[in-house]
Amino acid sequence: MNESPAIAAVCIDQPLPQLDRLFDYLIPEDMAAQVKPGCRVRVRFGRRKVSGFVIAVKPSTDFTGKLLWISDLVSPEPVVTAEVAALARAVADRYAGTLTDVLRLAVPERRVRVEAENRSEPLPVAAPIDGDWKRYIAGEAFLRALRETKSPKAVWNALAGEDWPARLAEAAAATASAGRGAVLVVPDQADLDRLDAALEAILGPDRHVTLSAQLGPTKRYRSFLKAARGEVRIVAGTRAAAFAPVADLGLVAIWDDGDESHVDRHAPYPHAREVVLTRANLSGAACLVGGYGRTPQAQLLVETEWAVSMVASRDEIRSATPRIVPVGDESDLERDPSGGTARLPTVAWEAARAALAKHQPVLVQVPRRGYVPAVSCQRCRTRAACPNCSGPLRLLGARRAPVCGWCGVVAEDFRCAECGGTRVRAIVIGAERTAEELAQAFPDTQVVESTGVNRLDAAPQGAAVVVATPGVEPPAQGGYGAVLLLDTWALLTRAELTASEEALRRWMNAVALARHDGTAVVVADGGLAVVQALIRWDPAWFALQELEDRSELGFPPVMRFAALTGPNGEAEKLAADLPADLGAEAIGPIPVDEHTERLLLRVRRRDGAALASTLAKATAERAGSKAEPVRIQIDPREIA
DNA sequence: AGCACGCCGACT
DNA sequence: GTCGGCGTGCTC
Repeated sequence: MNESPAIAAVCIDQPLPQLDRLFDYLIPEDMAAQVKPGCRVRVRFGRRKVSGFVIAVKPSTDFTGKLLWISDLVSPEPVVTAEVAALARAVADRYAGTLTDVLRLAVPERRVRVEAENRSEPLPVAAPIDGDWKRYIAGEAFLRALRETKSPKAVWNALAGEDWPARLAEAAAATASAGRGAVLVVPDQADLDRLDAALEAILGPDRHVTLSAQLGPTKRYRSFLKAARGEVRIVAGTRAAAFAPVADLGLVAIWDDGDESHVDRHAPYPHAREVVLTRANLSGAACLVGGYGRTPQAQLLVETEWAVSMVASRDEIRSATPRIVPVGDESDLERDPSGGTARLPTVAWEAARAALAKHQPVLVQVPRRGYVPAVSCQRCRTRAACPNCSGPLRLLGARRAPVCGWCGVVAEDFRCAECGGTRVRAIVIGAERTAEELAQAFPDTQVVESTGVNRLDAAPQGAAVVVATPGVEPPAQGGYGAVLLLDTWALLTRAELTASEEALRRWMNAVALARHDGTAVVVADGGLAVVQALIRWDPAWFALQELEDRSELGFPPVMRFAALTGPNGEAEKLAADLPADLGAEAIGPIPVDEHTERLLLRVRRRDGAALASTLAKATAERAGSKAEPVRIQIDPREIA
């Protein structure tokens, strides 16, 4: 009895767009028992041997040529589940990228020894009490739905001071108690550490794993395999964890989807929020998009009734939110070039002093790290440039000569290129100088700094001042007595389309760390909508405004963009070949450098899929005919 | 990407 | 007559 061999459809580990399809191979008799969908194999491809993932096993092929045999079984471990394969394909399509590129993100590097480790049985997870979800309208109903294996979808705005890791852990526990799995995605390792602790506390030991690059390859693969083998049902991690191979998925959640860490840095640059939404759609899982703030993208989910808006009642918001006071920017750097305490308006000063008097820590958010990261000519205010390379000059300490931020040259004898002035004044004050000023203002108080390069995990206990840049504010035990948001103009005047939205997100993330009976002072015009949204703790209102503004202007997420970057003329050539019925509107091109330019394409949202697939096809054809490559980016960060 | 096949100029 | 240019085209 000579049964014909089964056929494996293999995704070849080659990133070329023209090879972005599956290739069929015969499965040798002696591998037949082990070659299963999701496992790694090596196959001959052209002249060379390459590795790949078996995406499907089937009895026959459509291929009319001569099939080759699989060369080797690398590992029988099924690391790409059918669900993840479909997800990766969808994400590749959405972003005009290749399956291989997305699988490289989804599946961590193999560690042979980890595969030999013992397996364990999944431990049961108890259904949680509703926790503090009852503070949100429909919060308890959401958790109940998870316990009943339904698939609710919500855009959740957390109250100030909310223990969001605990809430996410409760949602995961509710899902797992019903026998389904959960995937929780957070922006960075610090958030993941907090979520990890909350999961451990609420679920008990060994019910979950964390997944992030920071674990290192071995631990990462171990976590990944525990999920793939069904030893745990709950995975928490950073952006790549959105692809975690959790079986029988019941919930996908993402925290703080406005954080740009959620965007992968490798082609095709998928956003974890889009991965999570796609996954919920494909697998029928529940979905939770949570944060203190709200992105226009999340608001769109509410507007289209894909998700419900889950917020607390006004009463709950009032009692949870600290007093938030806007105060106009009184600081005048020119009037007081020595700095001193001129930057702290009286209200801010008093709020800080009151908190310290109660032995409560104070958080001061400043937009930039360093001492004085930007200076200008004292006389004519022209931005001070390096005499050597024209880079931006900055100050590294008190009474020290300006230093170039690019080439490091010390400008001992600064001379303004415009007016010949020899003195500089600060344009921006960094965290270091702010800490120095505050140490002078509060001589008996500990002043510490937390910045991207030197991050603090937790605020000191008791009376202390923490000066932090956005995104790295350490939580304080019991909350901060005061939160001061300084130099807000630097956030609000950024050129990006998302400047206001991003400012609100950063402010809310900082103010959320305050005690409910504390005070937050925002040094900004209280008449601005973005400041109003902060004071009222109403990011949904602001997100809706943003969404409407962007709709009028034809910006994302209502319109979908693609950025085409390539050698001069090539992007336009590619765009010219697009079918007219796509209705793609070209914007630009603008020069990137002497040889490169960048063209934006805009289509209606519902034509986004067609645009991506057309671009993918065009890219494949161009690569096939050895044309200069044009980089495609869907929803480029600077636009979206 | 590699590496084939494939049809036109100057060389043993 | 042959060696070799790199222009399309395929890789299960």
